[in-house]
Formats: sequence, C-alpha cells, structure tokens
Amino acid sequence: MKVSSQLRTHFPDGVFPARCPSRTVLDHVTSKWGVLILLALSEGTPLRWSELRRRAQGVSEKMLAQTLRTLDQDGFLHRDARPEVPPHVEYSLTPRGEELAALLVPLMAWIAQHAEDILAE
Amino acid sequence: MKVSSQLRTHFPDGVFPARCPSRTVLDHVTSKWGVLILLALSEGTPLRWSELRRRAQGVSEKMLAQTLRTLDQDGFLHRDARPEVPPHVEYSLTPRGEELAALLVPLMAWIAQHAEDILAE
DNA sequence: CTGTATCCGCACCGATACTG
DNA sequence: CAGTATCGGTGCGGATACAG
Repeated sequence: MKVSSQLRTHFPDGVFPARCPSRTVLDHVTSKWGVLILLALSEGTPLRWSELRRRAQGVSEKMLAQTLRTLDQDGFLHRDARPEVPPHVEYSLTPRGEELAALLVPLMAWIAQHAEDILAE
Repeated sequence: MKVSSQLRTHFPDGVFPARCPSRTVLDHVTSKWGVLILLALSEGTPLRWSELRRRAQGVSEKMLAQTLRTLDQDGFLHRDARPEVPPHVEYSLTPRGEELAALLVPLMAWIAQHAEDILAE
C-alpha cells in the first residue's frame, strides 16, 4: 500500500486547492516558529514565555507572541496564567496539540539525523 | 516512553540552535511550496512541471522553480529531462525524498482530517 | 513545454521602546 | 516576568515578458 493513499481520502486527485482549510492549518503548523514551539512543548512539560524564547533560539518577542496566539486559536496549546506578581504564565499542549506534535517529532528527528549529509552535497 | 525522546539524541536540552543544519533543512522542507511538492510526488508517479503547477494550486513559476531547485540540491528529488522537442521533463522523489515524504504524509493526512474543526473554533 | 530574467509591492519580521 | 506598540527594511513572492 502506497503511503500516499492516506491523502487520497481528502485529495482524491492529488490536487491541493489554493484556498482550503488544510492549507491554512498547514501554514500555521509549518510556520518558521510554529514547528519549533510545538516541538519544544512535545515533551509534556509546561514551559514559560522566557523558556520558550530560550528554546526557539532567534525568535523575537513579536513573533513568539504571534505564533503562540495562532497556535492557541487553533487549539494546539493552552495558556495558563497564574494571578501572581510578577506574572507567571505557562504554555502546554492540548490533547489535539499532542496528536500533532507526535507527527512532528519523527519528522524533526529524521531531519536532525540527516541534515549534515544533506547540506554537505 | 515520551515521543519527544527521539529528539533528545540531537537536542539533549530541548534547545534548537539558531544556525544549525537542521534549521536550514527544516525551512526547506516546511517551506510553503516544498511540502506540497513533496506530497504531490509522494505517490511515486513522476510528474511534469505543468502537472506540478496544477497540483500545488497557486504556486507561481518563479516559486516552483526556486522550490524545485532547493529540493533538488538537498537530494530529495530527481530531475529527468528527455532530449526532445518540445521538452519533456519529469520530477520524481529520490530514496531520500521518499523517506522524508513518508513522514510528511501522515502529518498532512491528520491536518486534512481536522482542519475544518480547527478553524471552526 | 519548460523554464529564466526582471521589476517591484507589500507583508513579514526584527529591533526598539514602553507598560502592567 | 510577560507581554504590547510602533517603525522601518528587506526579502519573499507575484506578475510579466521573454527564451531555448
């Protein structure tokens, strides 16, 4: 069985329409910082804003905020703000986010394993 | 076993460095059109330029060329030009590309399956 | 048919300053 | 600590014209 048959259910002719929900979600998920944030949270431990900034090296405050908002709206992660001073906010994956991350992890693992060979050529 | 442990091998502390081979390859693979092209070819059938344009709806000639070049340089796909008039060029996945696509397909299948629910909220 | 070359707008993104 | 507001540049990406 060809692996691509999994796609035939939703894209019978192999065509990916320009404006469809799948494209939108795909863009959110595969966005430059979206992947890294989902991966960082894939371990299960809730992470704070500053910790996420540290893990996804190079992300600006603006892009972190924007990405977190998008992923939150899509229901992939949960924002837990404790009413404290100073503020203490934790981000964690929702069940839906965990499903998604479970598919992202093998991808990233494969990439990490082959990246050097790929760029060496 | 947590699924994320697959990443611990390469990112022991869960930190994704700014400038590392993995980031570069990740950006290539998760690029707007890169994913769609890899998925279109994941079926195994070689596709021609014009057919790829049709499948990845909305892609411009410029971006198709650019994306194909990148994926080719990374060794994910093979360009087969037959010396004919008019030109006949076929693109297909390399073994490496097939490995990658095999990880991309379940991701896209999951997204296609949940996209409407996700955006409905 | 399969591209390449060029122009150019605008959206993305980073940097900075500021706030609760 | 955890963000928001604003500005400016830059490179992505679309449109068009052209070539082999």
